[in-house]
Amino acid sequence: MIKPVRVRIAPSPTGEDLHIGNVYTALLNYVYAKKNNGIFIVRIEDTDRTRYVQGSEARILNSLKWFDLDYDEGPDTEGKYGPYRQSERLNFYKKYAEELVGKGKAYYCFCTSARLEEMRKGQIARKEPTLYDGFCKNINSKEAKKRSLNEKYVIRLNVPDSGTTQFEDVIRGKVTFENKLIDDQVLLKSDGYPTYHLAVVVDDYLMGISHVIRAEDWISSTPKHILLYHYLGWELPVFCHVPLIRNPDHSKLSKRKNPVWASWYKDQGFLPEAILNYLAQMGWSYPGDIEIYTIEEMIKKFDIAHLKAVGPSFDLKKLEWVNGEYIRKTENPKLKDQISNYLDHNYPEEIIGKTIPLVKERIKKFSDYLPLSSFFFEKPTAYEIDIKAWKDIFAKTSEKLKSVKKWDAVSIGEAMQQVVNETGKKSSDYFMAVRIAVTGRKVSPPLNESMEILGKEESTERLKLV
RNA sequence: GCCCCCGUCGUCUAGCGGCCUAGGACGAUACCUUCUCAAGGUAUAGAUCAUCGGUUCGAAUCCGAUCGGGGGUACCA
Repeated sequence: MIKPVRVRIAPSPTGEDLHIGNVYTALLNYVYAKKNNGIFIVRIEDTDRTRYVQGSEARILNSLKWFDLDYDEGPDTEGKYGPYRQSERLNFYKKYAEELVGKGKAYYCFCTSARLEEMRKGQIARKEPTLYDGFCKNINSKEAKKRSLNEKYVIRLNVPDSGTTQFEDVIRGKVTFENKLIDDQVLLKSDGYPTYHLAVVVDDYLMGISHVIRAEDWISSTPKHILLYHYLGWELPVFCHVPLIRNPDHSKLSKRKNPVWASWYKDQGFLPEAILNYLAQMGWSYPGDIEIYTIEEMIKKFDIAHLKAVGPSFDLKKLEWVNGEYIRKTENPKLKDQISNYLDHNYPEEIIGKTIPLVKERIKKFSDYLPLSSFFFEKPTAYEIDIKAWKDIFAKTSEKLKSVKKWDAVSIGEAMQQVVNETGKKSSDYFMAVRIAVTGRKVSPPLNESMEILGKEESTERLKLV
């Protein structure tokens, strides 16, 4: 009997929104689940009340939906393994922590933070590893129990002081740690909440998680988890530590050095599919030098064992390119809706629709739209170049344009070409001047087409405003 | 400091012992196209495969050391 594939992501509601690094692990988990007919779960790890951010969970869940990374089980779905919020599962952690104490695999600790700090200072001075010194380890269980009634305490993992603990990682192979260097990790905090280490193990077991696919910054704490599985007599899940996305300077991706919140990417007008496509290329590549592909195509070809173990750095430029590719292959009507939506429907949809063919190849993300196209909606308020000297020629142009019968790009172009011929102006100078008069800018969508959209009246009027 | 992971163009990657005088993509540069900017096309630069030692007839590919980078070292996750 093969164990059903059940994977999960475990975001913490401690930030503004879904972290882009989490989007990456979510993508990998999602694809792995789909590939293996598995279940994809979201579990909220909200055991740190001091870092808890109100509203964060809702934003995380919303962003996951925005990316279309649909989860089968989560805090807002039905599911027989719930609740999916750790703060609602406190009884489980307490139960297993006590079971561990009963087995002698964990113990009560009454040390104050002041003492721990003192202890660490000494260790650092002596260049020793900063591990708990076992001060409370040998208090006999009866006494410990008694003290726990009226003293603050934590429960610590009882790590053997010899031997090794190892695990098999799908990507990295065998990883070995010496037990004497593994800390007697706190499992249950003095406020009754578990630490991550106890909570993940208990929940992953209780939720039937088959594969733990998470970022590599967890490798160092994995041996503690392994010990916990052993002590509790539970079967190990498969571990797969995926690369950690880095800042351009190669440090762990952080908000100080790179945009990290999903909302930022959304605000910039990146497409969720494009972001996922970009992220998919981190540590993995689609066979055959193909760069643009859908998540369904990825699911077909993806093999997690082939993920590279190197931490890739985030390259906004390439993301923009991928996004531009997506924009270019979007059908015009759909693009119109997307942009209109992005602009909160504050601009006439009809005009947006007309501008699409002109801007489609000129924008990489939706936030590029307005800077390029605002002149369609309002007269230029400033000119990038002084064009006063062209006043007379503009008047001539304006007259010429008025006589254009069929107001389309071709006729507009012909009319203006006549002005060039009659005045003997250099055509590139002339068209640039007209462009400035009409759009206010040196860089704009094609002139004739733009004027066609603006209409005869508006176009000629702008020439006279200079 | 200690522990763990990692190391192919600036960046993302292909490569799984001979097909590699190392391929693709982004980015850069140049040209073509052109009323601007893009898009598109073409081309160029860019990696002695971190280094040094092995193994082998043969190594980017296997092994070791060194160096470099990253992560962890919390009653954070």
